[in-house]
Amino acid sequence: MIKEQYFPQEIEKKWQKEWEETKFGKTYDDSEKPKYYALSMFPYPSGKLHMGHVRNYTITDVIARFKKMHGFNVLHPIGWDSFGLPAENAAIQHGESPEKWTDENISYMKMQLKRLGLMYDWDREVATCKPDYYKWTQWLFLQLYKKGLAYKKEAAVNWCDKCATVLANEQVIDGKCWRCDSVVEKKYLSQWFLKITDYAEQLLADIDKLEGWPDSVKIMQKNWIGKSHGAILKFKVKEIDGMEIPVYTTRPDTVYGITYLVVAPEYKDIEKLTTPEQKQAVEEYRANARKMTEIERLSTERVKTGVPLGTHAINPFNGEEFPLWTADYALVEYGTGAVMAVPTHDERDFDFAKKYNLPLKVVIQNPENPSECKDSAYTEPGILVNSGEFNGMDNESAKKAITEKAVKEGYGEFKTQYRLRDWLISRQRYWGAPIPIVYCEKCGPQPVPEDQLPVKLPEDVDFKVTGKSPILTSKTFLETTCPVCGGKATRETDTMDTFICSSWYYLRYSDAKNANAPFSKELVNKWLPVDQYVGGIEHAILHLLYSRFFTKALKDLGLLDFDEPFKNLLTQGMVLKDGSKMSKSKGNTVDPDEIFENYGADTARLFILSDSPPARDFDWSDAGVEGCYKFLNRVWRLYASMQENIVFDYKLPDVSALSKENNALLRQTHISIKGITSDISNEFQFNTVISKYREFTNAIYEYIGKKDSFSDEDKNVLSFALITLLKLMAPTTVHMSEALWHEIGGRGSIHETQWPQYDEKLAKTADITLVVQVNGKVKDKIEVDAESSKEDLEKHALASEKIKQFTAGKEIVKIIVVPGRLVNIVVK
RNA sequence: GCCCUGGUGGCGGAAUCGGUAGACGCGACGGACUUAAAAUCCGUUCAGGCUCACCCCUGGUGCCAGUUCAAGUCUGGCUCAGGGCACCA
Repeated sequence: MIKEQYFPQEIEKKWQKEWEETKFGKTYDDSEKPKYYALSMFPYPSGKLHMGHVRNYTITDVIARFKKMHGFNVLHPIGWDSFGLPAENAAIQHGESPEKWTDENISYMKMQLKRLGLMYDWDREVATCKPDYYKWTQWLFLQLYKKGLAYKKEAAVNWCDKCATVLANEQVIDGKCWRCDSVVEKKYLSQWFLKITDYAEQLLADIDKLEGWPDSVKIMQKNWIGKSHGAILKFKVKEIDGMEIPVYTTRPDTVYGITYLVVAPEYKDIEKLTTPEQKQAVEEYRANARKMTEIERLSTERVKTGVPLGTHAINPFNGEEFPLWTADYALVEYGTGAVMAVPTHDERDFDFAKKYNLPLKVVIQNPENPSECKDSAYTEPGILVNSGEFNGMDNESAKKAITEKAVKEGYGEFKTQYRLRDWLISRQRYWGAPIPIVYCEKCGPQPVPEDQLPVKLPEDVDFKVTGKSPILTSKTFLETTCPVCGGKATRETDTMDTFICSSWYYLRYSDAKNANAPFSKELVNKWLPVDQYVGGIEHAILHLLYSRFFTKALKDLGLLDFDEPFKNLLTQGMVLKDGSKMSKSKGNTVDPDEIFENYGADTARLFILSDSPPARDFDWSDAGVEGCYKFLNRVWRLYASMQENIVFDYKLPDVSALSKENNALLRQTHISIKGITSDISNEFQFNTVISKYREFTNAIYEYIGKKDSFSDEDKNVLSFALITLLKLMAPTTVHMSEALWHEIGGRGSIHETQWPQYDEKLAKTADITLVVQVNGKVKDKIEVDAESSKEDLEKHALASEKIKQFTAGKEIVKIIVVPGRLVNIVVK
């Protein structure tokens, strides 16, 4: 007997226990069914789930279950991105080890995930901070190292003093640390890098292959890679024999307009290029630039400063001489660190020239509207003037012609440039995967032999040290022996950026228990690429670009056979409350535990999917939760009150023989299957799916309301509707559907049944409302048979009394008939 | 400054290929049931007008034009909001 009242906690506990004991989410590699890999971005174990997690994992879970009911062998794993700074901070504050803190968080959050009813294959769970995982992170690093894709160099790095570590460019936001918000400084250190720039072209070109990705993410990645076409041009220095300054430009067509040349303050030859008279001023300027933090440099924005070096360069095209300057608007990391300045056709150069009274020379003109470039630079296309042999040429052709001349005469070349820079992965922190390198006095840096992996984190460390990595306080970690000569050696003490750990975890799930390799080639090729990846937009650049890079690099290493990891990507919106992002500091968070406690997981799942499409932001409302809870109660009562009328093995008579009500309910059932199936298939529009659950439920209630008693025919049609509704809701309200399924006589799990099929002919109503317009305005609505022909529709329309009023005495110019929808009569 | 996304009732949001704008829900209001409350059920709910005969008329999807028998949907221009990038030569 179905209880009269819905007790979510009771049924959820029961079924969660059942699923746990039977390992319901377990996936087998040897299934005959086609594979489907559904993946959520794995969480950082910060302590407790927040609503963003709930949203993310519910979306993926519904997709996974939907696919399972469609006969796929679904892989739906979860794990923990468990290295990172908060664990270390907790160690400093509470004296707990980062490992203990992390483990406690994982076990709590794991309990919450189970409470949410998520169908995971827990046998494939991974945690990046465990030696059996980071062993392979280290191993992969070594493969990249051997391929020349990991290297060390002295570099000006972004330094966060509070975190006492280096940050990648991607982790500096508005000149501040992405994690702790403190101001980032420049510091020179020897650091490990991954050569992501080797893959710039591939990463860019393959974006076009990503048909299942949102355009916004693709464009962000394109901009980040930042490809441009141009030329390298070399300028001789008048005062110094044999000295040349190469510049990168996208505007070789403007070379005749150069009036000065700028090098970055950090330019390598800057001291040589400075005359004794200018030495002091240049030194001061450079010292100042060095001191300046990123944020100060940004805050000076468009006010450009610089000092002349005293020397001059010669334009090889026309022999003109112009002065050399240094200015911090030239960036040492981009291009060659030197810029040819054409103030008439570049806004930055224009501002600078105006400030320092440098000459202007127009070389590109719009023939219809020639400009003197007195007030602003002209950066649009035009015709070349004052440009010697190139006069009269359009500037696009001139780019090519001028570069060709430079190539021929030996002072230039074509050049493609990228903004993307190599990935700085060194972190002076404890809680990360140690970089598996040792330094021998005799043999230099050496990779740790693979049979000695993992290089484990030491436990004898003092977390309270400041200004250096806690790892340096270990007495056991540092000293080791050289794998080549057996002599004394010291270990690398930097750990890897956690983004490395998360750049390959989705591969590990395919073979999570493998003790001999990060994954077997066979299994990784079987399961990957991920069919549907779901996560927050905040990872649009960092994580997704790094993962793409890893996949491509590992393919080149022969470890796998595909070159893109994520076939389809869904970037879910944020969870807001009262219009702003949920955050502890704002005090507008909602604790998932409270929702589970008060309403149950099914209500939480239903609500988090209900109000907005997944890609948009979701505004949390307590009233909305209440509404979903009421709806589930309503559904429960429906089954409780109809239990005795449900025929589990129902048989449907032919439609033509059905009563009007039964005909309508049967059709409504097919309409619901069709609508819900297509809403999920098309961009996962769960908000409309849930509307359709409600519409279907309302229709069933309406049907029941008309009946005093139920005939056999009624019971069969009603049973078809009720069993179908239960299945359609199963991926969303996983516990309630399972519980009711068993109450009405279902065998096995409802989650292993087949998704309902609809009959196209029956997935529409028997009658339609025909809209009749006159001159495009609705004038009448008529109920007609859905199968009516065009001619019949036209007849119906013209026969309408209302329509006659509007057409009387007027000439009918034409009649447009849209079958199944409307008739529009055009009159004059 | 550049790039992306979006603008529909009091609110969240629906609306295949251009074809009834406002599905579904929240909130609000009115009613039924009840000694009462909760729960539940029924009804109303874009704006303005008309008669309040609850029938009908007019306007309406950020703004201004255009294409079309027909525009929330297509085209051009503008505007506002959110996000991303930001001296990349």
